[in-house]
Amino acid sequence: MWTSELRTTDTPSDPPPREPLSDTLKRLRQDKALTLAKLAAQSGLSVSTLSRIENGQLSPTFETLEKLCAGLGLSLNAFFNSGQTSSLSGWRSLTRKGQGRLVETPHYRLELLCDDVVAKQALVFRAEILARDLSEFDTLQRHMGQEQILVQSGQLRVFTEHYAPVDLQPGDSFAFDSAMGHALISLSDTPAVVLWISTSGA
Amino acid sequence: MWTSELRTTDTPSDPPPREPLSDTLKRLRQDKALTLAKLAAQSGLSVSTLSRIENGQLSPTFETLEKLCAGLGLSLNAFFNSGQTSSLSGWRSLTRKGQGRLVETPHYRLELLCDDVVAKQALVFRAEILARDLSEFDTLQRHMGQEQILVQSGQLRVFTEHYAPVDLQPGDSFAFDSAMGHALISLSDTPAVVLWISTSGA
DNA sequence: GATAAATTTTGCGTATATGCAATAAATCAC
DNA sequence: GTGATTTATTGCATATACGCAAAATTTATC
Repeated sequence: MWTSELRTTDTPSDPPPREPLSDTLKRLRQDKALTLAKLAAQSGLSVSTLSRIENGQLSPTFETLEKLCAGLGLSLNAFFNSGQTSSLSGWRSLTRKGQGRLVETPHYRLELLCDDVVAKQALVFRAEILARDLSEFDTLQRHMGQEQILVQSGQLRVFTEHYAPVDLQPGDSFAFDSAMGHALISLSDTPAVVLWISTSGA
Repeated sequence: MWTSELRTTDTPSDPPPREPLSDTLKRLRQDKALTLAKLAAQSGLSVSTLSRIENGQLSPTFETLEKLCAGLGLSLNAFFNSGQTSSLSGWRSLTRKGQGRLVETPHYRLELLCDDVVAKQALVFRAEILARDLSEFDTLQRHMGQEQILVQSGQLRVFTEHYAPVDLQPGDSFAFDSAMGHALISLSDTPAVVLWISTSGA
């Protein structure tokens, strides 16, 4: 007998364990107060199949999975995301001035703020821009997600792929798609200081 | 013969069409420069099965899908997200000092920064805390998502459900689960000014 | 509690997914 | 180009998913 609890052997970069499919389905169905029969009607699947999936007795085919999601009015994405709700709730986190965790890179000196929360949707840090010339970057940084910076002090220049560079002053704010190559350099005598917000979007 | 191109009948709230599974797999595999044999080894599946999935000749079981994702080093989420490249990419947004859109509430005066982007994952604004006493709030604010505030000037007190109030000084940073009731009041003579970051988490 | 109704689970036959090994196609060396 | 090697596809046997209908369980009604 097959059960979705069975995990495959760990691979080098194994993602974190997921809620079993059986539980995901049961939860979503019961949240919507649907009986197996109703969901069967909406999805075009048989009651028995649904039952066996919820009991982990059967590994549905992708085709079945698609019908199932459609029947629930969800995209596959939404379906698989639904189980990933962090059990964490009601948390809070305080970082006093200057007490954040420090991270140094060749180009930036970062102080991570309130980074002791596991499921944080936005990373926020105070950054000193050490780089002073674009040539210091062998390649533009580029990743999934979005970023926003707010200038606290100093002057800086933002390079983004596809666009002309932008110069920023204290009080200015700049947001961009992280998929574009990007790099920051200080223009002022002392390194510019910015607040930097980064969201993964995953 | 089965093909993942076949879509089920539209349901009331049908999600947008997805990239066929066959294409998703082929794309991800080729991005990583893997042959069917290599991926087969990494995932514990047979070469033939992979071939048939990529040709839309077979609807893999959920168990197979899990092995497949593990072999690619992806979560199911990441796998299904991968096809959903946002039509929006390569955008950027600049708000100069004091030029953000203003929003007034009884308790706060907000200046929205870079809010002219539709699919922004984090809302960022500069806020003056007008409220001076908890009694001004008939009920604590409470919603989905996460928030973080960074004190720019003034002193303020943060009330959060389940916890004792916290007093913040310039430079302090405070993050919390928005599901907890929360409210901010100024303690200093002039209204405290904070940077406020809010993520929906949806 | 007993009976009825609704809901879920299970037996069984058919359709399909999977792995192995052979075949076909593509790529590389010369 | 021809042959060697790597890569992808296909035939076949077996294991498993799926739907139908019957059985078992749970829930509702009196």
